[in-house]
Amino acid sequence: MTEKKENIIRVALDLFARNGYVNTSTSKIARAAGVSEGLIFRHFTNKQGLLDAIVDSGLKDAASFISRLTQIADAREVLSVALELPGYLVGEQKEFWRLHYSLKYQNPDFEEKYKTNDLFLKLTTVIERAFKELNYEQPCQEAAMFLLIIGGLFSYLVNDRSEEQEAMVRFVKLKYKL
Amino acid sequence: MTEKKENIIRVALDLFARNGYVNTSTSKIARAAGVSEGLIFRHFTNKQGLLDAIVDSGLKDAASFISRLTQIADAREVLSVALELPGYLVGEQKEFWRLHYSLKYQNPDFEEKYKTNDLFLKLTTVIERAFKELNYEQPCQEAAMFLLIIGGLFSYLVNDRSEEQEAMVRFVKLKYKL
DNA sequence: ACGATAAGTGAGTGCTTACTTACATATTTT
DNA sequence: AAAATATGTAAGTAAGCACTCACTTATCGT
Repeated sequence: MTEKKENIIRVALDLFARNGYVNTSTSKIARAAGVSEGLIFRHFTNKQGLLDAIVDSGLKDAASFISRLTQIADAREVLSVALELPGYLVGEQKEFWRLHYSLKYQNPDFEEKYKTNDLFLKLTTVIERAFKELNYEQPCQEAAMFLLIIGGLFSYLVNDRSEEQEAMVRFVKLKYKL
Repeated sequence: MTEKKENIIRVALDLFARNGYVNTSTSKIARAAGVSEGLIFRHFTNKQGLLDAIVDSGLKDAASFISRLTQIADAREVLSVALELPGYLVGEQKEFWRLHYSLKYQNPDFEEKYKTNDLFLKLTTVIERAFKELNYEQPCQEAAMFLLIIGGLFSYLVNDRSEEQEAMVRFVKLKYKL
């Protein structure tokens, strides 16, 4: 990967996340990245191709974190680490997760296209298993609620409310005795 | 309000919600509404003015529901009705709430512009008061978590997962003994 | 050293965009 | 009934859009 190609990806992610995919023209990206507009199309075929490259790489990180989750034996530890998921992922690539939300509500078939549901399903399974192991009465519903909270932590972080996120993580750990 | 003006608003909300604000051109709106493109600008000055008209009217409904919440005396009843908020609002105007999310993550200063935070703050206050009245140990944190769940209910509904929303409402009412 | 391929440029291309303008027709006011 | 105002249209306009093309320069395997 050449320096200019990396530049394009970095700048495009930044602009897409800040102003939205549709609002960001290829000419703006080229100008901000210090390259000719044609180079974007040489490397990524079209604007959608550039987006795909960005999204695919961002989702890889999330997938690897979730994979690590499945290897944890202790149920309480699973839940505890799952709570850290938003802080970890958004901390590493905040722009990407902001972009993720903006795409989700802009493109009707975003989820199918990038198969984010597969990821989410894997996370669901591992959390349900943990609640079953801890002998909760309605483990699946408990898991769904826990996932709702994790989703909320994501939205805290994406909207620059990290103190609230930290406080919530502490509170939830207390509540679930993690 | 003339019939054609109402048509424009209805069609624009639908297209904005489905395809996003930026992706929806004034010419598409005019065609779908069966009016000349110029009429949009006669009535709403510019495209942003049309969006403002739509958002302002949608937020009014939310505001009036939240106002009703503040007049409920019983704390458990407050929480119970608050849980119905997403179902009620999204049921009445699903397109609007989908649009709301798409704008939130597309426009950096969406919240300031439409003052949605005022609404959210009012809801926060009334829920905190309820948890205080019920003598929870950390009423503010409890309220924040409760609001996180309500936010999750919104996203269930906006993404066509109403069975999960209903199940979650039942589960949460049980958990909080409402 | 050379031929091939990859990286990079800049000036186009046709099309769509938000918006304007000049004009016509209802509706309301006086 | 006349004047004023609100509602509506069709045909523009300039600017911006994603993308192409002809071309140059750098990199690299043989």
